[in-house]
Amino acid sequence: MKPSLPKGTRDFGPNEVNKRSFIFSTIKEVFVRYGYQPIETPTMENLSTLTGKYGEEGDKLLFKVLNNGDYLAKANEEALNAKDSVKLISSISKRGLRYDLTVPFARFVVMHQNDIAFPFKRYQIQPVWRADRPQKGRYQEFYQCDVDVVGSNSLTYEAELTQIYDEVFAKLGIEVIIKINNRKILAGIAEVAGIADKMVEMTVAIDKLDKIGLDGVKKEMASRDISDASIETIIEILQIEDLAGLKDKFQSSEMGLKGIEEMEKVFTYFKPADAKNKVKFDITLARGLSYYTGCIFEVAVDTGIESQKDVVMGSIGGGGRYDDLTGIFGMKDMSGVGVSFGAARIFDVMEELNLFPQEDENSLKVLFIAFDDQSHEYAFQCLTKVRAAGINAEIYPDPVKLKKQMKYANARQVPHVILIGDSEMESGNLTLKDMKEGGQEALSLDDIITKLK
RNA sequence: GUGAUUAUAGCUCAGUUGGUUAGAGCGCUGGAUUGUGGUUCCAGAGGUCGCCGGUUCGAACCCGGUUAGUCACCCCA
Repeated sequence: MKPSLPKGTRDFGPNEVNKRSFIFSTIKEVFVRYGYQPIETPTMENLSTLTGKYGEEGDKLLFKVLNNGDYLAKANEEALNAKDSVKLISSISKRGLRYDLTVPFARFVVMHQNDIAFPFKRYQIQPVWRADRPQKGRYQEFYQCDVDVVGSNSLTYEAELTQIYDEVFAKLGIEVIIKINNRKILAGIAEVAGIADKMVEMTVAIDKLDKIGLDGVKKEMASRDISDASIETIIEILQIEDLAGLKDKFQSSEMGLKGIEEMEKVFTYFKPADAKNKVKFDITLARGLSYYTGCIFEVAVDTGIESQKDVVMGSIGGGGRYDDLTGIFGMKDMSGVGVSFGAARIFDVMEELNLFPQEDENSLKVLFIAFDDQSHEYAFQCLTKVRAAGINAEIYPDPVKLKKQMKYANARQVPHVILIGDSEMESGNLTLKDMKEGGQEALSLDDIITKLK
């Protein structure tokens, strides 16, 4: 049979996995230093935990797991005969694959509330699954790296998460722009424009600003039944770049003023001037997710920097505050704030900018090559010693023709090979060959170990 | 869910208006070279042209259907 992969999934080779774990370990190191702890949740959740949390669209994108055993025996007969898939699901599937890390986190917090010290700071790096049509940079299986704190309203966390973004990207070597806005400011705009009930429609439109431009946003809003007068007001406010200037506009909106106050507070804890990256208030930042209620964040590659001017990539991270994260599971008044790192996109950007370290500590350092059965046995004893000395080493499994063994060494990109035949066994001096330079020298095993260490 | 596009060797892809035996590069195997790889040179293996049907004297090529991938939209990371 011809091997194939399910749509929207991919394999990761050794090289890619090594690079990805470089990103993860860099991120983790920072999370841990800021006091965040790791958790993991199961790949599968009960379908009842997942459905209804991501809107109608989201429900369609959930992967459902078929019940084990004779699942049709218990199927809802009426729905089955009517071919009503939506109605049938609950009788043939009780589990689904994780769609994001936030909802499982909320469930986790509620279930373990008695064992958790609040504020609870956690990070989580796991794959999630979405039954979306795949396209460029978009898959059905992908990793999310989430860092959240739940159980506190303090704006120090908004400041702290901004610092985490700043520090992680500085460590990875990507210069970014960290954009911050506040949902209350967006609510204020909607209020001032007299369309408080259409705030979601407005934010969805504003969110597309860099993609479709100002005129596009106007059209988008018009198509969503927002009046011309309101659009005028909204566009006018969007031109304002500083918080102070907004205050005048928001005299009639308590919500808007509250948003400004929150932003100012965050900036008293975190001074953008101290940041390694650009950090700025961006009134046009909206983010589609409707559950955000306070600050919202988004990170983009700074294409104003000469070395990064050709990078075309959407946001590589985002997040925000949600006032009632756990309410749906019966735990009220639990405010949370968190951000996410787009691992796959960060990977692509680093690849393009050549930011991964050249020296790979996980790679093979030396390969043993023997000429005959006798020297193969001898070489294996040497190999054991080299490995015991902490050097990544391997032996070609059979003493076959030199050419074949050397070709394998090339394919593995191993920097050195050790050749062992009759003369080496007699003298005790092994032939150490530098695969890059092409030269070789006769050295004792101990000298080789010292040299390769 | 809507639309576009692609499917030919292990991989990446050519293949003329429909015409005899479907090609190239890379990779693989063997040799030039029995203890030395990368660069050369020679030879070889490897194909149900996605699948089903139709048109035709004749189909990789035209038509219909189908399956799968990719890309864009909706939405999202």
